[in-house]
Amino acid sequence: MLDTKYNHNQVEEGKYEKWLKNDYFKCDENSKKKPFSIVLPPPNVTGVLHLGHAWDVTLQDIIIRYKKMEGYDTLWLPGMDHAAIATEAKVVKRLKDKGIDKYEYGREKFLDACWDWTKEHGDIIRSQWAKMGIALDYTKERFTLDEGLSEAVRKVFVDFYNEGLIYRGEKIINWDPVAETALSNEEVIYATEKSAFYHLKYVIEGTSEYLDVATTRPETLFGDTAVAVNPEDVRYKHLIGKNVVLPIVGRLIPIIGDEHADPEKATGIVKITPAHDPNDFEVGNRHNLERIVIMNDDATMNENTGKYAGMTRERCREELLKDLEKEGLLLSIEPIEHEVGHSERTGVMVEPMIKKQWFVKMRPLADTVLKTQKKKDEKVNFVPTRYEKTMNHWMEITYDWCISRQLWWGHRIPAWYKDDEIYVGMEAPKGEGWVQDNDVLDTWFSSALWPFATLGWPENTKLLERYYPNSVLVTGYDIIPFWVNRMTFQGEKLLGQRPFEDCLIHGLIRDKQGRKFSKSLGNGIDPFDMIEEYGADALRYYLATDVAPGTDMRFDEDKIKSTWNFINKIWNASRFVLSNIEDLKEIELVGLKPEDKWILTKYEKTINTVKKFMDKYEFNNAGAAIYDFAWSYFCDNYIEMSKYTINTKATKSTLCFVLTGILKMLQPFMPYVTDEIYEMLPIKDADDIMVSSYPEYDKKLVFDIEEKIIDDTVEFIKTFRNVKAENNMTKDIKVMFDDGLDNDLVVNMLKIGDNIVKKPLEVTAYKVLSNRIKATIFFEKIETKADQLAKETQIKMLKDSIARREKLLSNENYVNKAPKNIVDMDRQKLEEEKVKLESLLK
RNA sequence: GGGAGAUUAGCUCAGUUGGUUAGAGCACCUGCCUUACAAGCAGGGGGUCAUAGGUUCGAGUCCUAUAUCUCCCACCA
Repeated sequence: MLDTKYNHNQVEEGKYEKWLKNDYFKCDENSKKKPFSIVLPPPNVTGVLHLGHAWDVTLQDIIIRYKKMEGYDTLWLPGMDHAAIATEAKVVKRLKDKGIDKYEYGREKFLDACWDWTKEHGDIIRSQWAKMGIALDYTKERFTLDEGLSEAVRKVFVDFYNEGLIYRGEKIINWDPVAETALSNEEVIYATEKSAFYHLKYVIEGTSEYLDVATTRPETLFGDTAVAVNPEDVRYKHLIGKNVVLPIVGRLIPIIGDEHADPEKATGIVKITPAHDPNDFEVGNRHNLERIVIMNDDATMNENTGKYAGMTRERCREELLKDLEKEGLLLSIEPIEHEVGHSERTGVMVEPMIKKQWFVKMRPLADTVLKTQKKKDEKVNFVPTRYEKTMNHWMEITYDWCISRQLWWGHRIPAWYKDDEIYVGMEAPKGEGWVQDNDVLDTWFSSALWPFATLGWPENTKLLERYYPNSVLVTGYDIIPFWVNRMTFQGEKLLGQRPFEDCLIHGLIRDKQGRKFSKSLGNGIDPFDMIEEYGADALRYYLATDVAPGTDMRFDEDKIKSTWNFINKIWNASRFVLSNIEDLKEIELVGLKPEDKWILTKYEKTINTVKKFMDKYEFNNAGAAIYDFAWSYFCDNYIEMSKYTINTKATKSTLCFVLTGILKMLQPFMPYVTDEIYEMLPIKDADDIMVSSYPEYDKKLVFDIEEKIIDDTVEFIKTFRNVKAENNMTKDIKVMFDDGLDNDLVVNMLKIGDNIVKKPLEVTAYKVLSNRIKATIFFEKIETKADQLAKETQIKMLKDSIARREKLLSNENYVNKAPKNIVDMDRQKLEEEKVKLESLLK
């Protein structure tokens, strides 16, 4: 017999091992069933899984389990990401804590340390997946740095290079001076900071006149090789061609005319530092300006800055401003707030620097996506659809992707150099003296290939044939630019098809106050603590149903607690059912009473609703529909009703049938508890619930008339109880059914068997009505003023409502234009209200 | 500067292509240990759907402004 309380620890014990042992998670590429595939967004091996991962995998698991029950051959392919810069930063720190320097340690040993790290964290992550109960096909697990993926990466690099889609060039890139590597734009986080425009005095050569040049970064003036004004700017255009004296340095630099200078902005004069600013770099190209690099890779000032050499950029600014002021070259300081870029990983302010890096030429790739997105049957369908705009916008404004990283952990760039020669190929070139590029590729370069490289691409494998495009990808909106967009253009470029048909986007999890979870705030929640306390089922159901797709979630432990209560409710309802159907040999839905037909009808309709929502990934709505049906209809009403007919085969069958259906609909959300209860059912259609089939709508079990009758009965019961409660009637009431209809169900449910009288009594206080059951409650209590008031309020509301409906129905526009069923409903309601009013006025 | 979103009960959130008197969970009030469940049962109170206009027979839902907040993108002199 089941415990009276749901014990999640006991229920979850050993289940995952059972599912694995039975191979329930494996796909079958030889199956005749229709394929359905998801690739798991590979978590970084950097660390452990957090609530965001828990949410992400729960949604996917629900989809997989649902589709499996719906009869698909499902593949959910797991894997992890080597996370180049993130992991390298962690390993560098770990070594540093042991007093080991990465460069002294050497590339080979450092990579060994990274592999050790990967192994450790990989094991942790796998154990966490197990705790979440997710149906991953481990036989297909991949790693972004494994041999197959590495080969795919090299092939893409080589092919793109040969096609001109990958090139090496000098550009201004975002430089992380702590990690000492280039970053892509996506890896730069902008934050508003208090800063200032420093107005500097650039004296015009041979005169005492000067230009007021505003800058937020005075320390870059060492790299200035021109000052630009707009050629149309009447204030300054006559100065074009003259020189100014670079403050402190004393070097002469030209005043040039360039449209980059915006007369509307600041003073309309811009200092040009081609080696340290992307705009200035372009201006420099147009005017053949010298590029002077003024910083070292760690963002200290270099030998081109004279006495400031060796200072940090911050220190240099301080000292320089002092000196400028001393020499009267600092005109003013104007405080402003502006956006400053920081490295996503190290948090340090990025330094735009000129560097030789590898780039992917984006325009043609992005254009393909934009074109495909216009075709209904070929595009990636975002859920919610608004995220389509996010991708399209990115594709429209995209620019070349800097893919080289000055790191060791990652896919080493397959390019070799000898003197001025470059060789790009799958293998090292033959011959002496070739040196391979030291850098590795951006981690997203490999994860962009995830939907197909994991299936065997570039080989034309059976897996690839069967499971590409993936059916759906599930990820957070914060990853769209990094990953979703890149998978899309790579999939379309390399395989000629979208990587996935649907893309289900979820939001971010925040704390109860709406703040992001962060280490510094100390507001982190470990999902596995929640599992410990409430069970994986409770956590999963909560995460899947709390918010509508695509929106952020505020984490609320009370809601998990409330979900636990729901599971406990299911548990106890099951206890009741199981204890009453032990002798049931087969489900036979014949000889049904109206209440049996009623719950079957509600059940069938629930199946339709739930499936509709499941198919649209609206798990919040699907969950609510099951919850409402299970708790309100099944537990609160039907189980209570069933107690009076529990000995009939019809009721036993109905209880078993409907409970089984509830469990099945809940299985994707809460696989553990549903598995446990399903095991105990006397009649089953499969070995385990996760391999059973999903409930299907059966029109033969929909009984419209009985549904209406019992709906009315339930309403009557509710009204009766209400009147009874409001009037503090606990006993000594007399009840008479006007038309003499002694309804067993009503009598039983209300426990009024001893209170029924056959003939009218003298004092009539309230009349409770429903469409089919008419009854009068008689009781001794004298009507109070409050009662009278309540009655008057009710009469007034009825009168108002009747007036409103009569007006509506006399409006020809309404009657003609509104749908017929709406109008009919109003007519019907009107009649009912009139009857009700009449009885109250008696 | 460009773009996207949000604003509904004390709190966290639902609300399908416009259509009964706008819903749920938690919290709150009242009464119940009724043999599945007191982590429960029965009943109840609580919202001029951010504001102002507009379209419509009918607007939480569509349109236009305004306010507040959030996020993303952007070369932020």
